[in-house]
Amino acid sequence: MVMAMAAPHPDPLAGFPAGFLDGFTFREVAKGQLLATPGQALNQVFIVRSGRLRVYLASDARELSLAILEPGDIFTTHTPTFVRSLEPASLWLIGIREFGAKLAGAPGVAPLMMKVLGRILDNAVSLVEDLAFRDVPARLARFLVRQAARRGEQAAEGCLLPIDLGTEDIACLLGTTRQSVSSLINQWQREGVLSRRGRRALLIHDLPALAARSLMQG
Amino acid sequence: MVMAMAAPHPDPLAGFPAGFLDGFTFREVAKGQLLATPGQALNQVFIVRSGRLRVYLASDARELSLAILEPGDIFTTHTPTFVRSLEPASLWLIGIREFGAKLAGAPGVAPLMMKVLGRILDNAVSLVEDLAFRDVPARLARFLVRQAARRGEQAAEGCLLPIDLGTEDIACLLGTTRQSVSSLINQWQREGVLSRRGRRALLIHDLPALAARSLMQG
DNA sequence: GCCGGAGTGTCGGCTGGCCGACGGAAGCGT
DNA sequence: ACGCTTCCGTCGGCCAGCCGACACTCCGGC
Repeated sequence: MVMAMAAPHPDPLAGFPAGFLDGFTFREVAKGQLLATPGQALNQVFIVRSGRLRVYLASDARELSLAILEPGDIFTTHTPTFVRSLEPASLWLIGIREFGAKLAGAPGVAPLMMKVLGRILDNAVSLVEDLAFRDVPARLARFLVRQAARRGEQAAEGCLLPIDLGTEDIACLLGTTRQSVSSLINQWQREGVLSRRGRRALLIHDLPALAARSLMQG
Repeated sequence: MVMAMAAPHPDPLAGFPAGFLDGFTFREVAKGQLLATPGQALNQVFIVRSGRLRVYLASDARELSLAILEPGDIFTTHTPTFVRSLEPASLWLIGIREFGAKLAGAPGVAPLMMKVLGRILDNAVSLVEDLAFRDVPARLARFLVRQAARRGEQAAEGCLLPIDLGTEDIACLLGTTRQSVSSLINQWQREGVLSRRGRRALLIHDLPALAARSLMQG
């Protein structure tokens, strides 16, 4: 679900006309820095140059990630969400008003914007669907299946799949808890569906089984 | 949440330059007609001229309304949602590709698009927030408070608020069940927070109490 | 008036999954 | 090597809220 956010191109600026960034201000941020909060007055649009940013909601007790922005992604501070850097990052900023003007001046960018916003919207809708219709096992299974489709490498015994997030972070993406994720992974491990490969990777043996699980009660 | 979707302008076409609709095809639909389903090949953008359309997700067992489109709203069939007319309606259609071209040709519309998409996104985010962070009483309370702000009439003993939806429909908007909504309303009635006024209206006596309830565990 | 259907109120049982707690394992600085 | 911190696995208790069931009320048709 959320991973669909990743920029499809290795070059973050593919699609932008030359000189489009004139007038943007460049900014570098350290790891873990808060870039936007709900209800802030400042309305800006930004384009990610490097690093990953987490877009999330928070209540007193819990947090829920909506998306992870990667290089090339466009977003705005004018949303009721928090945005925080997961790692050192750099980005281009501009006022939302000026951005509108630039957009008018560079017609080719408008469809690109629509694509990006559409993708983010799809993402949010997908999250709603998950939260409303699917139980935790189905959500986790779907997450793994999508990860496998995006980042998995076909290996001899199955699909090798790097996981660069901790248990807690995954739980946060899926709107559940660390404990639930942990026990599910280990249950599936016992059932032979998958197994760990070191600290930061999984080996999926039975992708179809996962896919089936992800479709249940959906 | 969902009600924030209503078009702000009485004139559905405010903001569109003259002649922008050239190239759109006009279409009228009867009540209850299905306009879009998930996964359909046809990618179109449409602008609502008259009538209300419901945007919703569905699983085998349940449905969940995402938004209600009103005249002036723009949407696309290229989403994993169903779109169905609540009443006789009319709209302008165009292929998504051609829409992109028109957008490039009419620079003033791009910011408008961004606004509309942004509003829909806010809406979806708001729903996610509800589902993830708030319990059913808080969701219902928030719904009533927002309804009161939008449609309520100040009366002697409180705020008189027409409800043109059945219990089932409200449950559907909030992602819960008929029974839960029913018992909550009656509990609050016993507590003197509100009371029924005929079949299709509520009289809110203690709006602040509801507002407080809507903020709990949020 | 009588009947049937749709919408509503209420109850009890059942369960997914959150929460707190705690022990073990892996990384990391010194 | 050593502690220290952070992350991971597991268990049991607990509760919100879904589900099925059923009675009641309202309303329109005939």
